[in-house]
Formats: sequence, structure tokens, C-alpha cells
Amino acid sequence: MPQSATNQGGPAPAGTVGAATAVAWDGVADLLRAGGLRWTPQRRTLVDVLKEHEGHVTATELIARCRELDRTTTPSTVYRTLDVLEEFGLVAHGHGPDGREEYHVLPEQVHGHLYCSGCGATWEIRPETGAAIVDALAADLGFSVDLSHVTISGRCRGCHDSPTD
Amino acid sequence: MPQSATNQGGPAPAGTVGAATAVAWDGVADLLRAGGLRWTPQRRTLVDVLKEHEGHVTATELIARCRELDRTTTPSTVYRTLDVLEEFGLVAHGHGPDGREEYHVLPEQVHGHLYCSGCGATWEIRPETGAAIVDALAADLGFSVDLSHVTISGRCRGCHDSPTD
DNA sequence: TTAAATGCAAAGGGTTTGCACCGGA
DNA sequence: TCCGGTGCAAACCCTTTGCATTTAA
Repeated sequence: MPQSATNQGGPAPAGTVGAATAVAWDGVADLLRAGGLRWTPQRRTLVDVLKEHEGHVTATELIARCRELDRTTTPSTVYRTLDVLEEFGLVAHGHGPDGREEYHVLPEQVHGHLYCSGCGATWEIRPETGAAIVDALAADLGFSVDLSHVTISGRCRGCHDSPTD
Repeated sequence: MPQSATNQGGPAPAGTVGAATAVAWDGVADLLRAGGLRWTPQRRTLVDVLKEHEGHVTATELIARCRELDRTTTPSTVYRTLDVLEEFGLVAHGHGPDGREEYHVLPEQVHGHLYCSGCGATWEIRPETGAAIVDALAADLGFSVDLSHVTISGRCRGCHDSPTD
């Protein structure tokens, strides 16, 4: 678990993860190796599959696709590799409408905004959260959300208890 | 399974479900009976628990809480009762950040809108979908979304393939 | 009385983990 | 050589289902 490439707490990942996104999939092998990890045939297969799914996919779909390319693919390896890729910011996982694990490939830095009607402040919607919104609406009416145009109003944590409406 | 109180296909449930929401929990017993269903001690226990959670809860939490009030509570009964309540629009289920079943108590009829930048049409965001958005943002920054003020732009299913942007 | 509801227990599906062996670097 | 990865299988968690029994209406 290379903590160097992990970003959990902060609002918006930028430097490290951004660089990884820049080299996209072409540099995955080197990226992993740079972190002391290894580039294996199984991981290559998964990345090949991920290349095909620029949007979002369920773990089950990924496993099935991998099996088409390599019949010896096992679920555990896929899940473990996805964990690794997630630590490098190459995928992000959430949950679809049916509750299954859903992975977002190469999460874009495009994000929506939150506007607090209490204090007027704005926040960025984190990629994973934005993806959840996109998914919810895609499942609803097959609607393709333009995340960059999304601004949702409401009340931030701080203003939540003070109804200065 | 009383189809009379179920609304699945249409855009926005109104009459039937709205009436149910109006009487809130006070009329659940009669509401069920009116549908040919029965009011049992187990259902009463669950409703008592639901009264405490005006927001959203996981099925597991509900089961645990029910057990505190009635040690003989069994998961299957809770799940089945939740299904029934959902048919009456008293709860709506989705999935939380961890992928577990999450139930939204007394889902409001307040809803957001979708705007298609392709054809200019608008749609209502269904309650369950809106709930998913609310949850996602609550999990993100503890942000309380004002669904009635939400309008998300993007492309509807029909305009999805014709990039007239 | 009668059909709905319960409780139990077992099945089910997706995800995770332990452990011995394999194989990149 | 060495430590990370893999594969297998069993474990897990939550949720669903079948069936005999109970019970609300």
C-alpha cells in the first residue's frame, strides 16, 4: 500500500493523482513499479479491459470481460488489482443502483459545485460523489449529466443547524 | 402485493402515494388494512423504529433497533415489511456509500429537475433518485441538499447520441 | 374461517481473506 | 534471491426464499 499516491482526506486531489491521470493507462506499468509493485499479465489484462470502459463498470462486468481475454482470471485477483489501481487514483469505486460495486475509470477532475444558501460558500463535489450523482440519473431516465454544469444548493455542515432561511 | 398502491412506471406519483404521506405514520395501520393487508405486532415495532429515523437508515440498523424493542425480531420479517411499506410509498430504498440497503423514511414528494441541453425538455427527478443524490452529498461533506432547488443539466436519452452541443 | 404474516433455516450472490505456491524485479 | 502476486477455496455479510405454523380480520 503505497501511501505516496493515496489521497483520502483533502478536498481535491491534484499533484500526485493528477500526474497519474495525465500519463493515463500508458504509464501504469511504470507507475506501479515506481511504487515497488509489479506489472503482471493479470494486471495487464485488467487494464486492457479498463481501457474499453471509459465510463463506469461493475466489478462483475470487469471480471467477466477479463475472463474473455484470459480464461484463468479469478475474482480475487481482479478485486485486489482494482484496490491497487484505486490507490493510484486510476479508478474510483462506488455503488450502483443495485448495490453492487461499481468502478469509475480514470475519474475526471471535472466536478460540480455545492452552494450553501446559509453562508454563501461553495465547495467542489468530489469525483466519487459526482459519479454517484451521474450514475443515479443514468439509472433513472438514461440521462447523461454534464457534471461541470452542476451546482446544487443546500446547507453545508456548519449551516445545517442554523435555519437562517 | 396490492398493486393499487404501487407506482412504478409513471414519472411522478401523486394521488395515492401523496395521500399516504399526508396521514404519515398515524394511518399506517388503516392504510395497510385498506389494502387487504394486516397490522401485526412486528409491523408495529418496525414502524415505531422508523418513526425515530426520519432521515435514512440501513436495513441492518433497522433490524438491530427492532431487536432492542422486540428480541424475537427476525430479518426476513423486517425485509418483507419494508417491501410492503415501500409499495405504499412510506419508505424508499437505495444503497448507501458502503453498498448496503438503505431505506429513506417518508420520502418527500419534493423533487429536483433535469434539463436537457439537447432538446430543452425538462424532467422530474424521481424521489428515489433524488434521495440517492441527497445521500451522496451528505456522505461527502455533510451537505444537506435542497432538492427543490436542484436542476441538473445534461442530455436525455434521446439527445444522448446527437451531440448538438 | 381463511388468507396473510411469521419464523426458521437454508440458499444465494457478490466480495473478502488465509495460505501455499509462483514469478516479476 | 525476495517479496509481491496469484489461485483456490472457504469464509462472510447482507438479503432472499421455501415451507410449515401462527394469527389478524
